[in-house]
Amino acid sequence: MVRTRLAPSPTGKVHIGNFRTALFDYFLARQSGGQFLLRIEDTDQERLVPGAIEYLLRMFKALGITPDEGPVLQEDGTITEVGSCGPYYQSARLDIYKQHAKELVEKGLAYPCFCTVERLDEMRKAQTALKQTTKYDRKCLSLTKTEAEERMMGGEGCVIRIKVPEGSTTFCDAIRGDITFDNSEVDDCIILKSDGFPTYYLAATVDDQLMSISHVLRGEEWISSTPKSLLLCKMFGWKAPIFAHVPLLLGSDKKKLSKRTGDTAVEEYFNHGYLKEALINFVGTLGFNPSADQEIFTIEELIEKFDLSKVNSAGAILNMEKLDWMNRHYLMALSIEQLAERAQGFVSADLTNILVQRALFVERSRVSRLTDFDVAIAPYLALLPYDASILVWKKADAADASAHLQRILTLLTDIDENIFGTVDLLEAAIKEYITREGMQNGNTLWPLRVALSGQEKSATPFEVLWVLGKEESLRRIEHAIAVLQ
RNA sequence: GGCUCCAUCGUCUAAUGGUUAGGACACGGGCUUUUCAAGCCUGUAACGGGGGUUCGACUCCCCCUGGAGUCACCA
Repeated sequence: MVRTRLAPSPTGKVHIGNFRTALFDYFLARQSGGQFLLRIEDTDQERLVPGAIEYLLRMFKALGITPDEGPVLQEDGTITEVGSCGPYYQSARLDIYKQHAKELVEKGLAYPCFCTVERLDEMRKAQTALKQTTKYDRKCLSLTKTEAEERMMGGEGCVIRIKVPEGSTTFCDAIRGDITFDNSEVDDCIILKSDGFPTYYLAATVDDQLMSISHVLRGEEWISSTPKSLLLCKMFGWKAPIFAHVPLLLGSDKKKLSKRTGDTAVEEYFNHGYLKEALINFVGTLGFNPSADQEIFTIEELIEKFDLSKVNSAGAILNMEKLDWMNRHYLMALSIEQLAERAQGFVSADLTNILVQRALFVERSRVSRLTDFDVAIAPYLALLPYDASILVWKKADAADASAHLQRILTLLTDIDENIFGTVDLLEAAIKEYITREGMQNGNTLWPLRVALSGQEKSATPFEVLWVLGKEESLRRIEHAIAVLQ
């Protein structure tokens, strides 16, 4: 049974790399009929950000990725928990961790440490100066049980460290294969802090076991801490989950994506007008490609085709131009109604207005992101001033432009209102007229288009007519004729 | 610096010993066309280097080089 989990710390934004890991978790769980759970790793009291959990849930909801277990955001804004392995907040599981830490101390596999942060700092400085590996020097390991108890009784704060055994630790990464660490490289890391909270190593290992997690997917930056998790599993006598370290998402400087080199939060991508479909397609195929010659995938296809063993092991730089291209693709696939819905929050014009909706629909092939629409549809909402000279087709003159506009004006004035219902009918009617009257496309269509759009570059005149409607179209053509005088 | 991971066009990637090294984004050219997009066709562009193994290496092994990650009472 596949059970995956996303275990973010609620410190604010949802990192794009976290989103990718979550996506892979989700694909893996869905394709096998397993579960994908969300667990909140809020064990660092100093880094907690109020509202971060609600925010995180909102982001995943916006992406359409819903966990099967864990905190759920209700319609009324409250957060409830679903699933039988709860609580899904680590801060609510403190007793569990303490109990486990105690178990290891009793077994002699972990020990209390009374060293101050100052001493530890100095120790590390000294080690660094001597070019040694920085790791705890085991000063407190020599404390007897009674000594330790006395100091604790005396109110001295202490942490619990694991006693890393001799030997080496090997695990088979589902993406990278066997990885071995010599235990001498592994630090006697802290598993329980002096404030009674566990560190990541203990909390995650215990929870993954208690929540029956089968696959642990996480970023590559966790590889070097994996021996700690493995050692802990061994100490508890547990079978370790399958680990898979997904490649890092890199900035343009080829370093771990940071705010300096690119947008790191999913929210930023939404704010920049990317559609969730594009985001899922783009991020979901970063480091993983199910097909040699296909780029566009629905989430269903990705779920079906996802294969952990085919995930790349090298980091990936975000190709933003490709994201734009994908976004354009998904924008083009939207119906006029869907487009109006998606444009909410990005366009200041009234989205219930048919003119606005049609303008969005027509302009969607000329924009990359939802944020581009405001500017793109402006010429439809109000005709901007333009120079009369641009109304003239390159092979003609002002008198010619004026004459052609006059004839089209006549045609459109008499034309049935219904023709304005579709672009195709408008095009057919006008082209038929041009042919019938022995006119030229360029001499007619160029001035018409400019008259309607007020621009040298724009959609076809038929599309603009469709957007503007008969009345406004006639008004703009009349205005153009006046301007040409 | 120690440890670990990684290495195909500028970027994302396909290839799992035998291909003219394929696709996509971007870029160039062309077609279409009333303009701009879109669309269609097309071009430039890659196996980091050196050793092996093999009849044969992008594919397997080793070394080098280069890049990255990590070395907290953060995750």
